[in-house]
Amino acid sequence: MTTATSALLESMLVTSNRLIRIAAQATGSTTPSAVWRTLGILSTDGALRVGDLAKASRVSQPTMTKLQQNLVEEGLARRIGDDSDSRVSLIEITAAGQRGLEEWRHELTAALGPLFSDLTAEETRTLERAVAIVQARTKTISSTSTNGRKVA
Amino acid sequence: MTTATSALLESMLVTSNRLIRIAAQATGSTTPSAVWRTLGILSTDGALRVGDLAKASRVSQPTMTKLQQNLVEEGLARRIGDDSDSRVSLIEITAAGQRGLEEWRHELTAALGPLFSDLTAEETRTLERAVAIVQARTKTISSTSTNGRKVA
DNA sequence: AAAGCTATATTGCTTAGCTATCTATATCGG
DNA sequence: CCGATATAGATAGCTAAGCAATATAGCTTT
Repeated sequence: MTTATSALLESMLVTSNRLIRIAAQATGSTTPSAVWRTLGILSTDGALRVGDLAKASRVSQPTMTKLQQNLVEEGLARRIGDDSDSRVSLIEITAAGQRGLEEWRHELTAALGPLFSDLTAEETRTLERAVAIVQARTKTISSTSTNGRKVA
Repeated sequence: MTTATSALLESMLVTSNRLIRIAAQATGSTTPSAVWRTLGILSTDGALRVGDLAKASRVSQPTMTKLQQNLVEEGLARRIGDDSDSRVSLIEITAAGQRGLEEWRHELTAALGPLFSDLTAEETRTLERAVAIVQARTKTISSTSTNGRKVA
C-alpha cells in the first residue's frame, strides 16, 4: 500500500464524517437517520428477516432488532410471520414508511442540495463512480431467503 | 436539483456510513476515532484555540472542549495560555500525539487497506477527486488567530 | 425425546455528538 | 473607571448509534 493510498483512506474517512454530521444537522429531522437507511433497504429489497436486514445494513443483529422495533412502533414497518419457521419475522415497509422515506429524501436533498447544486456533469460522474467503487468494496453477501408468510 | 443528484447524495451518505463503521471495527483501536481526527487537524494547522478547533473539525464547541480534555489527559496534546486573552487556551499536539497519530494511520491503513488494495490508478484518481469535491463543499472558513503564548 | 443448532430478543455498555446553560474574562459607552 | 454587554470556554444532561455477551424460543437430528 502506497502512502498516497493511505492518505486517501484517511481523507475519505474524515470527509465521510463531515458529510454525515452536516446532513444530520441540516435536516433538523427528529427521527434518527438509521431509520431511513433501513427503510431504504426495505424499500429496495422487499421484506427481509431481521438477520438479513442486519447484514444488508452492515450492523449487528441486536442493533437491527432494536431499529426494527422502533420502525414498527412508529408504523413505518410491519412484521410478518414466516410459516416455515416461527422464530422468524419478516420485516416489511408500510405505506407510511414509503411516504416517510420519500419525505426524508426531499428534506435531505433540500438540506444538502445547496452545497452541491453547482456540480458539473463531470463532477457528478466522478462522485457517482467514487460511490460505486467504495460500495463494491464494502458490500456484504448475505441472504437466507424464505418465503412463507402470515401476518403477525 | 435533479433526482439523480438527490439519489447520489443519499448513496453518498449511506456509503459514508458504512465506511466509517467498517473502519471503526477494523481498527480494534480503543482510543476513539474523534481523537485522531482532531490530532490530524492539530498536526496540520498547528496550535489552535478550542473554538477554532471546533470549527475546523466541524463539531460544536462543547464537543471540542471534551475532546481536547481527553487529548490532554492522555498526553497527546497540551494547553498553552494566550497572553492577549486569558479566557483562551491554545491547543497544541505533543510529540506523543504525533507518534500516536502516525501509529493510528498505520493501523487504519492495515485495516482498510486490504479492501482497497486492488484499486487501479484510475480508480485512485477518481476517489481522490471525489474527496476533493466533497471537501470543497464542506469546508469551514473560521480562524480568529492569536499569537501570544505562555505555557499554562 | 434429548442435544444441539439457529433466529431473535434482552441487557448493559461505549462513543460521539448535541443544546442549554454557567462562569470568567474582555470590551465598550458613558 | 464602572457597569452592561459580549465572547470563550466549561459543565450538565440528553440522544443516537452502535457493540458484545447472553438468554430464550423454536427447529432439527440422531
